[in-house]
Amino acid sequence: MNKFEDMQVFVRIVESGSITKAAEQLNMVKSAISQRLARLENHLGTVLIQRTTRSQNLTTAGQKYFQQCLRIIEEIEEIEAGIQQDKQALGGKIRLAAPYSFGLKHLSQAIRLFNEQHPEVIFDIDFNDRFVDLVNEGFDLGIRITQLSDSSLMARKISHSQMVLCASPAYLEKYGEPKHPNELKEPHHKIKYSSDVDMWEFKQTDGTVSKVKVPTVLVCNNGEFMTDAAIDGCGLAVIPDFICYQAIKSGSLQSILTGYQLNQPINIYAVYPQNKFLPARVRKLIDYLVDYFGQEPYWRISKNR
Amino acid sequence: MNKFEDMQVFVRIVESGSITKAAEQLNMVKSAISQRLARLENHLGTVLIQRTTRSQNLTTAGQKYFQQCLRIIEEIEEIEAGIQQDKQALGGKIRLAAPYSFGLKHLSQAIRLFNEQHPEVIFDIDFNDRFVDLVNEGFDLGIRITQLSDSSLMARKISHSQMVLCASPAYLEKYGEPKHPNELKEPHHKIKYSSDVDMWEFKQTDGTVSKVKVPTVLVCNNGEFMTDAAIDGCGLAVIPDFICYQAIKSGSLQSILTGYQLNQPINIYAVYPQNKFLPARVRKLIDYLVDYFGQEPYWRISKNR
DNA sequence: TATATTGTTCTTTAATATTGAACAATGTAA
DNA sequence: TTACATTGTTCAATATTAAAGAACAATATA
Repeated sequence: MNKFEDMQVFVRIVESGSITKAAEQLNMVKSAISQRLARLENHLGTVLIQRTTRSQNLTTAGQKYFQQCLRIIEEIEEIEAGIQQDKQALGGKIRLAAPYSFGLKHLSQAIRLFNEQHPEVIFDIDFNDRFVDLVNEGFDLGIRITQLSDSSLMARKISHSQMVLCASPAYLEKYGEPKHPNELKEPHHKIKYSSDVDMWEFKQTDGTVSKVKVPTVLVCNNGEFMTDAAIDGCGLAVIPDFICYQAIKSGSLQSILTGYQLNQPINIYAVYPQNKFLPARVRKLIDYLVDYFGQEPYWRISKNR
Repeated sequence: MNKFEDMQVFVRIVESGSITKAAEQLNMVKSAISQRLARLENHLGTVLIQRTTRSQNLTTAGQKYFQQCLRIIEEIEEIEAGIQQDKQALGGKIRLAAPYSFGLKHLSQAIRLFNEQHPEVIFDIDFNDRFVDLVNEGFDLGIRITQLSDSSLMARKISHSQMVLCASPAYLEKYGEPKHPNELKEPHHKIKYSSDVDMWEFKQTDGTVSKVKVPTVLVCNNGEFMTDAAIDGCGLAVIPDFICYQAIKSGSLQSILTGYQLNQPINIYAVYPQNKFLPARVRKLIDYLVDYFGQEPYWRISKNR
């Protein structure tokens, strides 16, 4: 039996004052209405309406049930209206710009999971390492890795990263594992990221800073390529932990000089146009990303390995 | 579509963790469950569960809807349980003793109306003018007309009555309408109720009391018979207003000496055993009767006719 | 008392849900 | 990586359930 429909029919009978009128209003035949009421009364085991051919009289049970039906029906309407509202509020497209490595390696899964929870959101993602002008190119959101400074953007830190100095075990066996920055001289050599400065700065826990310059044997602008090259033993490399953490965990690479802090820690930001109204779906995504990566992201390499 | 059942199915899917388990628990086939969920999602226009063959993942809309379904289902359970409780609380028999005239003329309709509102109450009514021993004969409730005094009973006044001195217009034309109690002597004659005293006491508004004795031509123990006899012009009669009000209203009888109060006003009581636990249905009936007859019962004859 | 209207009952017809098998998808273990 | 087991979906056939429509019963009203 269809309880909700029966309730609605009952309410209509009471409000219209007769089975015949209720049938008219519901575009049904009076026999159907009569049967539904009879079924409902039978189900409840109670007479709801004392009816003759001319008059109808709610029993006390009927009065009570009528009120309760009204409430239930209203609640269901509210629930369903609420869903429509939520859908409208969240539905729509998010145009997102993200750097290549981080985007494909970490962001894509987060977005897939978010999209499972919010299927009404449609993503339009541009994976690109070039600097993207969010405002002029019409993006809702960008992911930036570095210390950014763009006054026309709002930023929220969603995670952070650490540069890791590492090399393959074979390389270290051949050239020896340095225990102090001072030892970083020939025959050691490095793989350099294009935009990086040529000097490495090591900060000790007591604040002492050591600057060293290591000979470069390879320059490229892609962290994953650097990682592969380092695994192949091409040289030392400074790579963000979110790129190399798997190689280090599996032992293909070895983190060295872990007692020193290398460069500044890197933050990962979600940035969005300052002036633009921020849709609920974008705000929700940012919240989700903050929560997803958490305080200690899963790529973080523990110091005491 | 059966929304309520769909909700229950959805809840079962979520709680059991899979469509297959839900189908087992509901003794249905998984395809039926799958279709119902699909239909519900389609109706709401929202994905509720993000599902693969191995995992199920509630969307945020699904989480919200799940909670709301739980609430609705619980509310309906409470409503239906409440009806059963009320039914149990009110259902049962009321054994009622009532005097003949009042019972048939006035009480029966009140009880019919009460029973329409509370069909779960079953009445067992003894219409009888003899004195009924409620306690020993196992009655739940009795109706008494007079100033009762039975220490083993509790009483609640449900209405009141006035004795009316009246005669047929034909009689009054023949013997003249008395304007003062003193005029009540031969050739006037009366119809006497068996248990009534032989003297009539008239109380004036200033407190003066006149006692007169009118010759008796007819004695009986039934008010309705007395009314019929008076209508036929047999004589003067003192009859409770709840018996003769229709005859007076229609003009078959005429109330006389209305400026005097005749005897004491009579009260109508609902009485019930003092020691016995009073079931809700009996209390409800008493309340109903008090409300039904009201402060000014419909049989009351206005003084200024 | 006749009448018109209302509600109920019954059978036929229509709508809707369930079934069961085939298929597609996906995580797991070898 | 591949085969496997399990899950969910789809589809046509079947079963169940509800609605229609006519005939009937009940009851206020004129």
